[in-house]
Amino acid sequence: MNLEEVARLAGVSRSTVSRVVNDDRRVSDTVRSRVQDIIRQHDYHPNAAARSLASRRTRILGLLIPEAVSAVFSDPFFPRLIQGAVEACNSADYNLLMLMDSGNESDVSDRLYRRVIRGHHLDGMLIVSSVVDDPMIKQLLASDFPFVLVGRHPRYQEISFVDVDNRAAAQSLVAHLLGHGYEQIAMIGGMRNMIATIDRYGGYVTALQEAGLMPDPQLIAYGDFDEQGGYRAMQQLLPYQPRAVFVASDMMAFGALQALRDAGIQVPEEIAVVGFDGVAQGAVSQPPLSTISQPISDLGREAIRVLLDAIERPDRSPVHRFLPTQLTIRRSCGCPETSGPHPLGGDRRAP
Amino acid sequence: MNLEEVARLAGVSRSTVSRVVNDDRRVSDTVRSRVQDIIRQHDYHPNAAARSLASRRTRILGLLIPEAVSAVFSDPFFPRLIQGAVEACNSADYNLLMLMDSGNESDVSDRLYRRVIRGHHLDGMLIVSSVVDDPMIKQLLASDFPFVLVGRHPRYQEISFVDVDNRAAAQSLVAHLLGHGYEQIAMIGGMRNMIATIDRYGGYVTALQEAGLMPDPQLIAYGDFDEQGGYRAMQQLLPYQPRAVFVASDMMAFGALQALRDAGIQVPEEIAVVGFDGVAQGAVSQPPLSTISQPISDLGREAIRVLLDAIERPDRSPVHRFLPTQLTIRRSCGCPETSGPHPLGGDRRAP
DNA sequence: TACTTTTGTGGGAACGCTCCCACGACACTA
DNA sequence: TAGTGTCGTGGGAGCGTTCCCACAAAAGTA
Repeated sequence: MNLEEVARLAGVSRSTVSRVVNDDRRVSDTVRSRVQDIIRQHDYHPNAAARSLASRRTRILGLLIPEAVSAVFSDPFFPRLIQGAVEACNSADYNLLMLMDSGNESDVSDRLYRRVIRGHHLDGMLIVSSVVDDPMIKQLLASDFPFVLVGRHPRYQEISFVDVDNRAAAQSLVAHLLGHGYEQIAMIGGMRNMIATIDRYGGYVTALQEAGLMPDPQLIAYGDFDEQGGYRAMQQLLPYQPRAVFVASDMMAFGALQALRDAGIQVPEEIAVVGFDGVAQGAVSQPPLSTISQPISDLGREAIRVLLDAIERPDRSPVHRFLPTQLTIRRSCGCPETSGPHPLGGDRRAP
Repeated sequence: MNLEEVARLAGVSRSTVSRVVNDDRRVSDTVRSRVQDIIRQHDYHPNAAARSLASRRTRILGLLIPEAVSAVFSDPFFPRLIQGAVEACNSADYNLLMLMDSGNESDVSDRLYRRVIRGHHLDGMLIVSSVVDDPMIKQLLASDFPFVLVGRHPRYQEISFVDVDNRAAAQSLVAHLLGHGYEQIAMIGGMRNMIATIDRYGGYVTALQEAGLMPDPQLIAYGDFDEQGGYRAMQQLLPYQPRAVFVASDMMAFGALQALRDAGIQVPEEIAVVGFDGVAQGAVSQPPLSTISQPISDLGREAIRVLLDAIERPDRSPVHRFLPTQLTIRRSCGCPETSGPHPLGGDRRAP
């Protein structure tokens, strides 16, 4: 069953059927409903490949998880991002293709760029959590292929992105720790070349400086955004006896909490710990984790919207959109247990 | 740049270039290398849509997350499954499309089935964690569209699947609890209509029966595969004072552990708790969680392989493949803390 | 009335491939 | 020597759309 056949059955031309299928208003009501009947009766559906070939649009968007972050892909951040992105795609009648590096062959940019992009497989692409020196970005910029970053890139002002203000959020969280009176505040960062890490570090430094404190290089350690990294980084920090630790992701914070438990150190009585992300498990950790809640699925949804807009109007100026974060205060920072129902029984998120 | 143009530049015909691109061996070495030079020089890449249209193959596979499970999509199970599936796709030079229900419009089967499948968008599909009464399954069976389940379906022997033996794994884990001498063993199940839940329940019952015990209906509660569900289910079980609880997923087990902490009950001294999945956080929970480790990314990888095989040879009989699980014993079941380095510092997985 | 414009419809020409058949050149067999 | 394969190559015919232009009929304008 194809256009031509529907046309024959409805007694009209191929063009008219095409117009009906594509909601072109220049079809009389009589003809339109006659064609629609035939389409429904025979369960006709236009062939995607033929459409793409003729229209030079695939209605497929890519979601690229770069090699550097695919190792921490099981972090709850990614499923929520994917969910938001898929939702936005669904409502715009687009599809989402997963692009990630296998690891065994590190030619992402090759396989990906060459086959998928140059082969016109995609109309556009989302790139997640990019690193500062991603070679892909340069290649894409040169090819004027539409793409949007989830997470800003400091070097290229001409690239659209959707992000949270990592710097401001980190600053407010560290300021909260300072408000408790802590002075020796350490930080555990994620991968050094990731922009989110750099921005969160910037916020940490700013908060200290505004309190008249100098950041101490010994109080900075790096994990790799996973629990094990957080655990080891915390172990490195222990000799310097910080009074509080700002950890740049919740998953690392859980590792840090474990390291402190293993060392017999009380949280928050001896060391306060705060995270970043606002993943669900933070409500059940021991103690419950104070953190920055990011609107993760909104990030994905919004990024798709910006991308679709860039595809529609290629000449528009780049969009730089920051979504709001939320300070989620629980017990790990030293705040008292709030009263009310338990988070797993009900709701207890701070405003 | 297209086939025709490459052909012109290389001084051969379109057909010959096509043969070179598709690794057809019936091309002389001289011509082959001449064509390859031109292709490289001009960075030619075949157009995906044109290929699909002519060959009736898209080289795209779908990964369907049904509505029922998309709510627990942030469970670490899914990222690992996706990772395995994408890896297998990459090495076979296929792409993976994410298909999930938005929730706001519950016409998955409509949007999905009609547009994506009937529109020949996909060569095949993976369906994850299906429920017993999934209407999609019936529809697909009737259409002889290639698909493979991740997680068996008890009703349809003619559908290929890749799964773990949930029943046997659950049975061995509950048998381990019985080996501790516990008799009042409760269970927290996932969504009732999910096949994994049913199978794990079956294993639980069998283990009890083999020990000469009758399962007590009061000792069964259901969560929804997330932490909150586990928390509430545990609360329901508390009045009946079980000595041990088999929880059908790790995430629910973390919720159950929290409920027990909130109730001031010691794990494993007063109640033993075991999970199912083997997610990384189990090593850092308080206490570390004994569980069944599933080879999750292998499940995704293997399912893609089976699917590709089904696409190649549509007449082959259905494949029913079970991957092995592993009993991961930590402290929550009552076993003594094993010596050796901490899991976050190194490795401590039981054989 | 004669003209322009709008509206609805039809058909040709791509879009860039794959697949099938044809055909000459050469090697092998009888 | 003639017949039969195999090999390498070329070209035509789709694949199922969209897009553009043509064109008749109806509606609006002078």
